[in-house]
Amino acid sequence: MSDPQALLDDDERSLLRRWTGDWAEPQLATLTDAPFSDPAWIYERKLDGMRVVAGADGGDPVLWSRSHRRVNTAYPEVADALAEQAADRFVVDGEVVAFDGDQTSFARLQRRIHLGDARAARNTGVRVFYYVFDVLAFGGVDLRRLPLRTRKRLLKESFDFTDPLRFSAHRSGNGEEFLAQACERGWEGLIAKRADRPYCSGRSRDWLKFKCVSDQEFVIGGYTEPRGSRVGFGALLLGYYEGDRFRYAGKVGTGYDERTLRDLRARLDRIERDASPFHDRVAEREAHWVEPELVAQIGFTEWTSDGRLRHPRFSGLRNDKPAHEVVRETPA
DNA sequence: TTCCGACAGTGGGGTCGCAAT
DNA sequence: ATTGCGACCCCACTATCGGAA
Repeated sequence: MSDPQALLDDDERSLLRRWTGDWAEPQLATLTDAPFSDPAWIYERKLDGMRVVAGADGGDPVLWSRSHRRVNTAYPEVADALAEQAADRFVVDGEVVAFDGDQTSFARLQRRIHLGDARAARNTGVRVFYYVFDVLAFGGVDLRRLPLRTRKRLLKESFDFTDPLRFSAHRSGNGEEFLAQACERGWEGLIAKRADRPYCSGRSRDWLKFKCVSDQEFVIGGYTEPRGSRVGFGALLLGYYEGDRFRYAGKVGTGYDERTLRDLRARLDRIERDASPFHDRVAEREAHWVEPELVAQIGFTEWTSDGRLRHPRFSGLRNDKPAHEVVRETPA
């Protein structure tokens, strides 16, 4: 695609502008818990990696992080693959990911996410891929006003997708069925995008996130003090039983409104005790310990390799389950 | 009027790099 | 050698406010 205009009709051509600048703030998706199916939307895999906008303006490609940091040294093979493309003036948007088996693994990606030395990054043994899902500019032309479906078509036709560069596949319409399959395959979730919309930086409802969430009960074994303007407490320290051992599962510090913070703190004060109830050492400098008897429902995305909850949030207290029956539902 | 997007502020796990212990 | 801290990545959520619907 040396000339994107050749593939467009007159209406689409009228949306083109000249590209200025080298970077664009990425478009973000809004989390929703009500997945739907709609032929006006397309659905793609939500990848658990690092968001990267990559561009070139006749010279070496530059990879930008969301905080507008240049991250070429962390992913030199991605920069190389982009440099080898026929085109040398473009801006694309996508996600850099690493795999653990057939699952994308943020934990593995983290081993090279901050590396400032390209050779060190290559030597980590962590292979990365750049899943490209949008094209914002090509040949000096700003494509952002084109409908998403058209941009996808241009993207697919204008780049050579060989590893580590991959075209992020999408489906039209049946979002609910796709989500069920996604969760079954252990994916993080889906991104739903309105197929007829332009690229628009920042968060909006043109892009939505459907996440495969886990949740289970945990026993509260302590809490931390609030900081700043926070009231009640900072975070709850959570645990579960493994036989007679009360194992530590990490902290949860979000999901409460002010009233819940105050009410819960009052209840915790009544069952405070001196010693930690946890079998594991909890590296918390100023923790308060409580009798492990209150049970909380916690949503989270996954267990980390250290046995902690990732992205935890409090969704309420439960009084229908005895604390001693709370066990880890997903085995380590 | 209600709703939505943007912003600030609080909290999480994990990694790296650096300084203090 | 270990520990603590901040800066980054990934994030969830509450509270507030102003403007759009």
